Amino acid sequence: VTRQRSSHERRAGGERRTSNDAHESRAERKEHTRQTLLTETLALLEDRSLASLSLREVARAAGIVPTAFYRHFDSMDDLGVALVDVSFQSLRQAIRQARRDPLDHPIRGTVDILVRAVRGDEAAFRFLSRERNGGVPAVARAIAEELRQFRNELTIDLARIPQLLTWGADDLEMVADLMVNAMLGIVADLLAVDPARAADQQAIIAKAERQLRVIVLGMGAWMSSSP
Amino acid sequence: VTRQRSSHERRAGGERRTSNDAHESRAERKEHTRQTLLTETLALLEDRSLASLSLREVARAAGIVPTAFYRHFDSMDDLGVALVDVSFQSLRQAIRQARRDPLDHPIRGTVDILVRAVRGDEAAFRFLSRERNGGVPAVARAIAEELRQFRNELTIDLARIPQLLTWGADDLEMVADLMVNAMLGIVADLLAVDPARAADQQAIIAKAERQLRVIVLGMGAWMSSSP
DNA sequence: TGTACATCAGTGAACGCGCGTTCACTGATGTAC
DNA sequence: TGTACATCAGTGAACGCGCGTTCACTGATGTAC
Repeated sequence: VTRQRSSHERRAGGERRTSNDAHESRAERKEHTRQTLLTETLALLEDRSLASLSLREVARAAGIVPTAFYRHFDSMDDLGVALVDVSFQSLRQAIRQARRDPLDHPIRGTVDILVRAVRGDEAAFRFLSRERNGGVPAVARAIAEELRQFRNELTIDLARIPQLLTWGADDLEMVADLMVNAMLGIVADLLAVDPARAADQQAIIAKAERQLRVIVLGMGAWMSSSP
Repeated sequence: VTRQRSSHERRAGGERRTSNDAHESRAERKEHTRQTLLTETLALLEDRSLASLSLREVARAAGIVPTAFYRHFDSMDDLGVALVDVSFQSLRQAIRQARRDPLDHPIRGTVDILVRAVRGDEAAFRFLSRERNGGVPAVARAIAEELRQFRNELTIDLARIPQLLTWGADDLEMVADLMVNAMLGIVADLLAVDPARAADQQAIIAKAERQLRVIVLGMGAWMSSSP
């Protein structure tokens, strides 16, 4: 009988991380496995939906035994909700950054942020747009909540624009909603195109900027057309 | 041993349809079962995704044995694609009707068509918005194709508007795309609200009309701002 | 019109498989003294 | 500092279940003559 490797040697990630195992505390290793679960799940979701992914597949990809999954998440739904938070992080940060020092060219800058965020983590955005109306209610709810917050912040940003100071909250929200829907369409377009085909991506960016411009122009005309 | 019911008596739909069995040809009965499969699948998809639905569940709901499923569809993917066609039918008809005799109030009329279509078959629209970016590639492709066609027709309609005769195809498509994205958002809103709460639905309709109005006003401003 | 044969929608047994979850466990890490 | 005990991330066997698909079949309907 050959000696079995200890649970320590076998744990999540396997060979790659063996070198620095000695420096990690138990809590750090647990967090490490949690991150592996999240990352590997996102990779598996590249072209499939969460509902079609099994707990065993996820555990296998993360290099742990199925039962160890429960040390980190109550269920696949629970993991999905955690994944929503992770997936929104880069976009949230980019937006927070933009709010700190405002953009020189609001439209071009906004589209630029979106494109960078999507290209920076395509798997995350693919996951989000797939699960937004997808079959796992808890996940869809979590995404809806993030989008609601995003729209609210955009509403506040709009409210600060000098020309819009007289607008009611209702109208501001209506326009913010329209802009968010336009951006969701842009994200879907970006994910559908081959990033290597620069011309195609450029066409999407150009369209996105023109669409936002139509909305902004519409806002101007709206003001002069209503009391 | 009790006498087994004949396959005829047992077939899809069961008791409900026994009365007129004698009048149906074999082909009619097959078509009947096919329709039952489509209808029952749509019902099962009310709050789940296609990827999480099993062939056996569908067969059970339609009142046939799993193996008989293959008499009608090659696979669940195949059924999904057929379901896309069925689900778009009512909207396509409403639009064709509107194109025959143009609307008095284009914006209000368009929103009205959308609301009626959605309320007329909520299950179908729920299915479409869930599977649009969902996990079954063949189905997502079929929906994308229908939306592409819808957008193309809208582009043609826009091209016929006197004030837009000088516009390039590119700009027309850009605006059509923006409008379609706005409408997709409206559909999602309609599906999320309780239809019994008339005030909530009315708020969505009002928002939808204002959003389309912003776009139309933006188009006007766009014309006067570019050569 | 009757008869013999072909068609084919639906049946039901059987298969091997991956699933989620339970359970008692191991052994390295962490802590109290 | 050493020792005894507690903690707990990960293990692996086992379970019952529903799955997609195969296969040979049945018997009513349809067709050729």
